Amino acid sequence: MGPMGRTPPHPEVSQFDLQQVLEALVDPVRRSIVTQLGAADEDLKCGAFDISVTKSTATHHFKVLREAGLIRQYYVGTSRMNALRRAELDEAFPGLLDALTTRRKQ
Amino acid sequence: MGPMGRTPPHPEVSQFDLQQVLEALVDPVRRSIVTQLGAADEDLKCGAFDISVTKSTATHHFKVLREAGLIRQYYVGTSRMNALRRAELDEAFPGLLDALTTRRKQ
DNA sequence: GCAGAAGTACGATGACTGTCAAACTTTGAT
DNA sequence: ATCAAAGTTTGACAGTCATCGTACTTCTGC
Repeated sequence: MGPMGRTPPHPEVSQFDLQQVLEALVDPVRRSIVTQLGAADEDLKCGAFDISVTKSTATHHFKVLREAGLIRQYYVGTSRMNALRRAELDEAFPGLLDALTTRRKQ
Repeated sequence: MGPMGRTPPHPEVSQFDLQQVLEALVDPVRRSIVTQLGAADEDLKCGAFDISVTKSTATHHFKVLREAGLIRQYYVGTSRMNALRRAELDEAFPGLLDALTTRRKQ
């Protein structure tokens, strides 16, 4: 169990910060990640997302999402799995996730 | 009726863009403006807001908010009044404004 | 062991943007 | 007419950040 096996740090719900969450979600790539994760209804590995950036950039985006509390990350083999922290987000910011990931007309 | 009397351009609801709205609301000063406007329950002139930036910076923020469709601006004398476009925002992005302006625990 | 797969870490870079000061414009009051 | 009040406009500047390439690490399978 090397350093890569260690679970990266995740904030608790009580530490969620609206400013940080908004800064995470204002980026189109990151919002797309969250949307895809919400639609999938299952955990996804980093490589499973349809995003148009290089791997190193993707790593950066996942880190921002994790540190804001939007996703939970854990390893399975060489793959890093991503889980949407939906319940905790709804607790901290009721309605926010729905408002941002709901597909609306047009 | 000089050029200052002309109403500045406002987007229609059908033109509202989530990306633009989020970019407007991610700034703490602008989000504070929207929050204050929502709490006031009446239109406010630019100078009536409690913000810690110079007038020229404030002008910039109000412009960003107006172009995103968050506020409607009109002149009364030398004062520029600001109205929150709450109903139209709720129509375009249901729940978003509430999620961002509701005071939550902590 | 070795090669490949899956990410991560580390600069470097370019674009964007929030901020201000200074000069200007319009309006209302004296 | 003049003056002050309220914003606007126009650069300039500094800090932030999304992006990439390259090198590196960890794990799995052969």
